[in-house]
Amino acid sequence: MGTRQRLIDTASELLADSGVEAVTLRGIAKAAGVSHGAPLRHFSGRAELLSAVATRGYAELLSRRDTLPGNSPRERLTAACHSYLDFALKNPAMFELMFRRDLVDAEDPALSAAASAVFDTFAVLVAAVPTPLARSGADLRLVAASLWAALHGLAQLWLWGGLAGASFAPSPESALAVTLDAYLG
Amino acid sequence: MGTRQRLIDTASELLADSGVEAVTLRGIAKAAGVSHGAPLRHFSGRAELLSAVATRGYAELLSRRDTLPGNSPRERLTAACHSYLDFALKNPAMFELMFRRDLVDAEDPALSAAASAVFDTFAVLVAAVPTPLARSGADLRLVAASLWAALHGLAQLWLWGGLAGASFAPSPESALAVTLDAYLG
DNA sequence: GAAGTTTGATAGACAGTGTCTACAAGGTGA
DNA sequence: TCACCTTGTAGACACTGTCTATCAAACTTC
Repeated sequence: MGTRQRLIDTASELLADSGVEAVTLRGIAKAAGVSHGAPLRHFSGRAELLSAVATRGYAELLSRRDTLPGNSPRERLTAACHSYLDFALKNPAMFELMFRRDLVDAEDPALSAAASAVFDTFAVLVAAVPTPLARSGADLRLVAASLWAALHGLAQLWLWGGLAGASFAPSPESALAVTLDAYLG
Repeated sequence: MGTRQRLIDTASELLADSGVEAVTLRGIAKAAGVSHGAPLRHFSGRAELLSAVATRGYAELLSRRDTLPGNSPRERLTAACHSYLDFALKNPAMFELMFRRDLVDAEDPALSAAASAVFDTFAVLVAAVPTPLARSGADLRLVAASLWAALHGLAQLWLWGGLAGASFAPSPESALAVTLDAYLG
């Protein structure tokens, strides 16, 4: 196996095991068994390596769309929403990395393509469902963006952890149910 | 003016002017005209200083709630949502800092109190509006959390910048309009 | 007023970070 | 054989946050 690929693999494991803070260029190199300068032979810098890792995250998110349960478009959309939230909660470090502009090179073609693909397939899913919003004539892409943002905010806010007050600690799924109620009627 | 306060002020300016990356302990000290070790006499570490800065952000967000235009509860709620989005888009660095667990001490009492206050007043605003969700018997705090998450995701996704595809670059306000439509009917 | 103590600020050090450069080893093709 | 390119190494540099020793000023207490 090539060193480049091993670096991406090692970084992914390090990310999942020890969080975003642990994904340091030197740490990855040591874990992969190479010198601290070796990664720069394969990547222009840290951002490029982490972009490759984040691209994997988007790819996995996308692959989940292929095995969505449910018969109706509406069921498939709700399944996709649950899948998104589930991914974020189970891979918090990867999810954080995917949306950290400072760690990742937003101009990276593979990365932005993977991110766009995630949004596009989500938009297709939304367009297939006759929501009240769609019936009232709203732009379907805008509805998709709005719903995705709602979903994304749910994941982000729950990972953030600040919502849990003393007498109010709802499950993310219950909040998602409310969100889906709002959009799907 | 005390050094402690000047450090917070300087950090706030540095944050607004040069972004989250520039808010380094040594940079703040230099900008404030003190030695690089001086901040540690007033804060236990970087996280504590940045927590004080972030607390200001929540305080400002809260103060905007006092001057909301609109007569009906519904108008006040939509104004609050626009205000939240507007704050995030105009103070991107502060907004980012406020939700970066790695830069801020989540256990800081003043910080968590300020954050809770923002959510609580938002929940009060939501509770005063007879949304379709409320009429269907959903938990009002849950509705507030869901709507806040939608709002938050909108801000985050727009600051992230990845939404703007080639043929699809909507304004955040248009997406907010769709979101409010979904929740308020 | 004098002595002791606390507070505020300073400079130096240390480990850790990303990145740059010089250098060495190994393969490839002329 | 010889030049060239790729891959990897080791060292350096400027940063970062944090720790420690030092020092001066202010405050407290007798």
